[in-house]
Amino acid sequence: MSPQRRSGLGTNQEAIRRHNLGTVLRHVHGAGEMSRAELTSLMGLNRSTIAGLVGELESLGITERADPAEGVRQGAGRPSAGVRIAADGPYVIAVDLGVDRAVVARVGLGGRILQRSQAPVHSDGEAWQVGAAVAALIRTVVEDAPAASPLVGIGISVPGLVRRNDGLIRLAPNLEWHDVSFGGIVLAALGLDVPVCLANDADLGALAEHTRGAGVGTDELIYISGNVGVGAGIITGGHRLEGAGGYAGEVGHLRFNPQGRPCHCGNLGCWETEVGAHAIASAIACPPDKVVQLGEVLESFGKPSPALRATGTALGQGLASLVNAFNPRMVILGGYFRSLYLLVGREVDAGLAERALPAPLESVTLALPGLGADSSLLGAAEIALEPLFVDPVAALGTAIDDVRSRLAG
Amino acid sequence: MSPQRRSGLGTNQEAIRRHNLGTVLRHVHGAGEMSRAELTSLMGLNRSTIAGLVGELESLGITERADPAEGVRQGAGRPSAGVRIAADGPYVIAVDLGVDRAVVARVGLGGRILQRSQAPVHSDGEAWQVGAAVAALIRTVVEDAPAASPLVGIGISVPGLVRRNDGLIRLAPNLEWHDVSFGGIVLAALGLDVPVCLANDADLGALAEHTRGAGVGTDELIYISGNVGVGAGIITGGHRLEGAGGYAGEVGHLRFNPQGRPCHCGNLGCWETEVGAHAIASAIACPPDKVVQLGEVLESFGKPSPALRATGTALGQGLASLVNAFNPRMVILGGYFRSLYLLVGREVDAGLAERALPAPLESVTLALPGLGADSSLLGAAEIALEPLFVDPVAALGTAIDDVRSRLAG
DNA sequence: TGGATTCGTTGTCTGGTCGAACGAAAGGCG
DNA sequence: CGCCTTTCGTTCGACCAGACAACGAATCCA
Repeated sequence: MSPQRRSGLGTNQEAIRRHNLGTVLRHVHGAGEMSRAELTSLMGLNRSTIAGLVGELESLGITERADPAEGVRQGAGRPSAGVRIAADGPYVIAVDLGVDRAVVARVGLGGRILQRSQAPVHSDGEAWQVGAAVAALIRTVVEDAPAASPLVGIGISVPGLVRRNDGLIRLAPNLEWHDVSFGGIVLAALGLDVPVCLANDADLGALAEHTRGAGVGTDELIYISGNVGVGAGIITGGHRLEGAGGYAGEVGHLRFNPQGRPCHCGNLGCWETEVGAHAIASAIACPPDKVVQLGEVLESFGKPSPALRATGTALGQGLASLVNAFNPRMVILGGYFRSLYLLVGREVDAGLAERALPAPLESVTLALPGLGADSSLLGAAEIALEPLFVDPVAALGTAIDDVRSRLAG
Repeated sequence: MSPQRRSGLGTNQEAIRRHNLGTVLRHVHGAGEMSRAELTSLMGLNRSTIAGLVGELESLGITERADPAEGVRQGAGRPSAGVRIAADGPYVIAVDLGVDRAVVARVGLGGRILQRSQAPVHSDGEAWQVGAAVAALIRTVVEDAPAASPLVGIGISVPGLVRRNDGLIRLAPNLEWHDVSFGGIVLAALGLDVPVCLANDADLGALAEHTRGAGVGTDELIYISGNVGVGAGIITGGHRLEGAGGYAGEVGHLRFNPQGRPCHCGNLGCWETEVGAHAIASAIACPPDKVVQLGEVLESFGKPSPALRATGTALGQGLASLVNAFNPRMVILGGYFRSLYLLVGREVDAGLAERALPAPLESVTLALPGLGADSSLLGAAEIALEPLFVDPVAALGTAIDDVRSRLAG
């Protein structure tokens, strides 16, 4: 089992324990609650081994023992004890940085949003101002956390290009940021030192939909995020496709129509000039100040206009390129693409069928997000939780206990 | 170490042994020969553990002990014993099915081509005829194999869409094949039962270049194959990007110019209509019967014509879409793109720089294949060898000893 | 020629999982 | 209502893989 993803290293038995412990936790995290018997069959390990692993997770305060599931009796035999995420267990802070607002949530294992808060963000705000606002939201959200619960880390979803090495925001067009170290800014404003990780919002949307949304069990999927810009998050082999620098999935600037409109990137006829928010807004005569809420504008739309139908066709045709290139099993239409698909789904399907090759086309389905507008937020939580699944003991070692008193001091 | 790629399974200690044994072999396979000391530092295991693993590989007849490397003395201390691929070790059959010829080789661990043979293939040949021809080449190539050497499997590179589940050739446009079970055909013609695996030629080119070509150590790369059609093989996180059905990388039909020429896929202005073999052939007035050797035709080309320079620009502009979508560290120009790049590299670079986003552009380099025309062939060998790196003992268990006498009977 | 360094080899130890045995908790049935 | 069957939790010993320490071997260097 488990061919290495990190290349070439050998495996010793401490690594086994870490890996198995993390895998148990990953399963419980995915399902919310499950029985030990399910764990044994899922992981292919011995009953006694699972017992040991579960016992260690309980003694770490991560999970707690649950009574056998009352609802489902599935035959004879002694019912298996349940494993459940502990109420006072570790949690993370998830931040979804949007163009016009920031959402901050305290998220526990299992993907439960324990507390959330949000505030508007001025699109011409300096990074340090936004960082201060986010830090204030974090303080709010942490306020009612149980003192026993450790904070594992902070995950931040960014509408822009994020370098994978260090989390530097290389470019966030709609915030007009260049080379901003936003993670450091937030930590400084908090006066705290916890692991922070940043990633692109579409990448995180894909991750969250894969973990607990419409794409559970689908190891090859693409999440198309329609915010002001157009981006894609790609899951391949069950893992995020990040690319060399972390910029993979910038599909908004695929060449679509070289005789088309100018794009802010400097070229003509990028896909984004046809299906981006500004393009759609002008197609439906949406006032410029409402472009950031394009999804809601589209919701209140009655009958699609010809221009909107043409946009749907262009969306489908562009998706065809992605389907040909990536051959996903599922394409999830996030952001305002969700509303758009509800209006002109037929045109999208037709545009896709028109230009995709038969073989990849027959195995792909278009889907709507299963997490609504929270995809990126929950994805941010996922990357912050990730260390727990790699090595629960080490992750708890670097976690911070009693955050509230530290923030007060 | 080694977070699982196959999801969810637990790890027991038999798995450790298999994994470590396979990893040692993978390293030796990659380097050809290396010292035990290098293995210990690369894998992070103890000296004695490496000794045990190497000893097992030797007793399996896969590797043999080599004297300490004579050439390189790197300081004081007792020189470390070498580990080398055994001369009579296991081997595989690699098949590169081209549009006009088939190449068959016997390839040992370390990627050494031990014997090769090839024959022309008629482009209107039926699949069973081609299969019989390939089987005859295999018999030739196996003839001089040592009787002690086991045959591990057969890998076949196909210019078309191959389904990953079962290796069915869904479509090979230039052979005019639809839904051909070529693996079964070859096995039937041989009268042998060994593991066969088929994959797309561009995918295999990428794999081979990543393992032992221009892309060694580069875990994010794209190999663009210019045969008659245009395809891409993608390596991401050090692994092949296959997609849900195995069809990922069909970039020849990316939308390039919707006002362009008709493509055989039924659409207008696919990238392939600008940079495909037929497009280039008409740009340089190459006779139709020489299209399949377009690379060699381009080699003998003096000064690039304006039309050829425009093709170079189109190549670069299309690559920009790939760079934006995948953010690779390296793009390898295989097939006739190699010759094309030697002629109009400046235009390719300019087209790429024109349309790629700055962030992904700055981390990408264009490169020529390090394996010449053998990329796909060696990639076919790699996938056939792969079981040895997952579990050497099991792979040798299903291997066939003394193939020659079996083929005679 | 002797010391330092690095490596191979051997034996012992530690740690993780497996397997068998036993008791516990449920369902099914007469 | 009692008993059997089934499934699970728990405990204990066995097994196996890798780590570690000690020793000898091979090389370089002064």
